Amino acid sequence: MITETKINLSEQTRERLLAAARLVFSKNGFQNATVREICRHAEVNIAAVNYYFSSKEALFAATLNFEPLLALCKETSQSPICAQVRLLNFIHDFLIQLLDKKEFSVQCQFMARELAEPTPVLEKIVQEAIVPIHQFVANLVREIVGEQISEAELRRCVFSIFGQCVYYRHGQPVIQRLHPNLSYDHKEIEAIAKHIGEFSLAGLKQFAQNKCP
Amino acid sequence: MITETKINLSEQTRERLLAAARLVFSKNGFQNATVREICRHAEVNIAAVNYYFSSKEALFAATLNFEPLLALCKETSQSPICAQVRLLNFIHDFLIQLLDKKEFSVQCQFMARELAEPTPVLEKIVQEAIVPIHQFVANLVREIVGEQISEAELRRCVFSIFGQCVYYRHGQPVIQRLHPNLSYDHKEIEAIAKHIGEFSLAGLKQFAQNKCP
DNA sequence: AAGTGTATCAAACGTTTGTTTTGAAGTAAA
DNA sequence: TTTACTTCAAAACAAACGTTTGATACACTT
Repeated sequence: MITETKINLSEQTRERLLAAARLVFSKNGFQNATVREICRHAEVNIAAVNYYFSSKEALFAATLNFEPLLALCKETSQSPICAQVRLLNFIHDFLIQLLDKKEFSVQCQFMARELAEPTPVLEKIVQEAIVPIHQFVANLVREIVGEQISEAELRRCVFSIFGQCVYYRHGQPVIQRLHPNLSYDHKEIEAIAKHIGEFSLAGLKQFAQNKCP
Repeated sequence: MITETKINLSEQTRERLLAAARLVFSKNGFQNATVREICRHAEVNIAAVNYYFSSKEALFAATLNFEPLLALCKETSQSPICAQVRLLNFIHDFLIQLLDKKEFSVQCQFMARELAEPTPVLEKIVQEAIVPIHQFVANLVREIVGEQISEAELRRCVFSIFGQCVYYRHGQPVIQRLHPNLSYDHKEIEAIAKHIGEFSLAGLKQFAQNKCP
């Protein structure tokens, strides 16, 4: 009994540390986040980071969770609905992962962070999350526009879609100053998703040889 | 005569410092760039930064030069050619400023940097460069699609265009790992500009009420 | 010739960073 | 009770950062 309590307590510290790390890392990025702030937020001692995770970098790696992102790739891949709608759904869900603070998507926001400021963990992130998700969208695009598209054009189409989405998170410091009244509530996210979806489908249409009715 | 030599020499150190700062800042961003690396690169003493610029932050501010960016807004604004072509030209020139290393555009790359990692100078950058350039593209878009477009939709169109462009610079660490053989030579930049231009025009077309022949 | 101001330098300053050590407190086993 | 182990907090650690200092050399003025 007492052992279990002890374990629960130590697990609690570990979990509190993980939760605080996710928060601080996603707010400040890897470099700017400090171990002290994480520990202060988790209300544990500074040494706990190295005790439980042996290093700041390992703690960062431990906070990574690609499941929500990878789930976006799986759920619609075998669907009977046409590729256009599946792309719209993906953009919508991806934006929610990226922008909605009510989602437990804080982990996903690392990706956007890492784009600008590479850390030693970037390689893992690219291989385990970004490659699959880019491949997924590439397959969707190819399904929409047909097989005759070149590799280079296909790549640029995928970049155009991701570029539009990521800009809202990546450019937030600027957007906030450009449009101080703009906040990413659920309604706004829906509108953004609708816009990017239609904008991209129109952009893709010129490459298409066969269209979805 | 001897005074001039002295002045020239001291001006040389100041200029070398500025050049090195531009290089290091654009490579590592403000936070990750160190005064020591800048001085080592400029082959001057560490104290020179504070002697000539009084602080690292002031040195950073001194390296900013918005003229190449603002020039993009001016040169085509009074042109007789239609808005679609002017938008294509802008995207092309903007991408060259953003991606071409042969351009003296290193200064422009700060902007993309700052998006992710705000520094105290961000406010100045937004007000003096990003606001005008966004406004310029917003005017182009409004000219293309007509006056009936809502403010929110207009804003999202502008974001879509900038998002596509900036992604190539901002996502470079990731893109490099996704496609190791891809490099931004002049030919590739032309292709990217062509793609983003056509992609965006197609996206805008659905909002348009009057079209350019 | 003595004095003035500027440019440069090596060295050190005070912080802040991630990490490590030390030891106290509590629990489980002998 | 004694022994061994886990948990964790305070303190100390080495390294790196931006910045400051005081000395030195030089060109110029008076």
